Amino acid sequence: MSSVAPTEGPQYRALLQVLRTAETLWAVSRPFFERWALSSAQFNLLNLVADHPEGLAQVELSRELLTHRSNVTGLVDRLEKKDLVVRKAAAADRRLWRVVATAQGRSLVDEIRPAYHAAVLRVVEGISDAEAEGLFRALSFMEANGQRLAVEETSP
Amino acid sequence: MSSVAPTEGPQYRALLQVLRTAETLWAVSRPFFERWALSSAQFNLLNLVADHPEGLAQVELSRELLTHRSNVTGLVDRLEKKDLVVRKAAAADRRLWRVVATAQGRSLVDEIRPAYHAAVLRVVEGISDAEAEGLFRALSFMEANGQRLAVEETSP
DNA sequence: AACAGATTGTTGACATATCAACAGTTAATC
DNA sequence: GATTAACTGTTGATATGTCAACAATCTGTT
Repeated sequence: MSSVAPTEGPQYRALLQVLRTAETLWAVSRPFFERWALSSAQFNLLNLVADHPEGLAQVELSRELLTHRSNVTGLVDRLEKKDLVVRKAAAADRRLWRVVATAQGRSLVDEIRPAYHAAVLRVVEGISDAEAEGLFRALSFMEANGQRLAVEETSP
Repeated sequence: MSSVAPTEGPQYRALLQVLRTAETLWAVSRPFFERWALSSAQFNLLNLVADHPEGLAQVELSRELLTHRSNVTGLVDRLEKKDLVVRKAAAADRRLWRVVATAQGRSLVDEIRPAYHAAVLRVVEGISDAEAEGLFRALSFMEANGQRLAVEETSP
C-alpha cells in the first residue's frame, strides 16, 4: 500500500500534536490557577487588564483573548463579583465599558506572576532559542494557512 | 533594562503561539464541520469509532479524545439522537457500553474524509518533512514538561 | 439635521467541558 | 464466600464558548 493519505506523514502528526499540546497545557493550567480560585480564562483576562490602568473595552478584550464578545460579558461578570475588576463608563463612547483591575485585582496578579513565570520556564525548559524560533515560525505558518482556508471556504 | 522575565524571549512566544494556533485551528474547523451539521468534537468521536467495528467503551473514547468521561456521555447522546452511533451492551463487562458507528455514521465519515484530508493538506502546506518532525519533537517535549509540572505540583 | 449602516454589550439557546457524587458492576484481598 | 477497593457511566452544578437577535449608541453620507 503506497497510501498518500495526509493522515499519515509527519505534517499530520505535527498538526495533531499542536492540538494535543495545547490541550495538555490548558489541562495543566487549570489546577495551577485553582490555587487562587481562578480559571485560566479569568487569569488571562485579569492579567491583561492589570497592564492597562486606563482599562480595556470588552470588544478589545475579546479580540486579544480570541473569544467572542458575549463570552467576555460573563467573564467580566464573574471577575466583578470577586471584586477583581470593575466596569467603568467610558466618557467618549457610551456604548462601551472600560474594564479596569481593582487594587485587589492588581495585587492578585502580582502575587500570581512569579509562580506563573516559574511554571512557564519549566514548560519550555530544554528548548533552545533556535528551536523556539523554528517552532514559532512553523506554527505561525500553520495558523496563517488555517485562516486562509477559512476565508476561501466562505467566499470561493 | 536587562529583564529576564520569561514572558519575553522566544520560548514564551513559542508557547503562546502553540495555544494561539490550536485556537485558530479549532475556530476554522467549526464552520468546516458545520457543513455536515457536526461539531468538531462530534466528528472526532465519530471518526474514531468508525475505525473500530467492534466499538469502543466511553472511557476509551474519553482517553483518546483527552476529555472527561462525563463529557463523552453527552457527545454520544447527541450522536445517537442523529442515528450516527449506537450504544451496544458489552457482554463481558456490564458496566460499560460499546459505542459503534451505524451504517449511516460510517457513510457520513466516508463522505467527510476527502474534504477533511484536503483541508489538512492546505493547513500543513509549505511545511517540509524536516520542519514537521522538528515541530513534533519540540511540541512533545513541551507537553511532557507540562505533564511533569502537573505531577510535581500535586505531590511535591 | 436626518437617515442608514456599523459597532458595542447583553441576553437566551445551546454545545462543550470540568468536577463531585451516585449506583451498578467488576476485581482484589482476606 | 464476603468484604473492600477500583472502575464505568450518568447526573447535576457550574464555567466556558458560539451564535443570533436586540437595544443603545456612534459614524458617515446625503
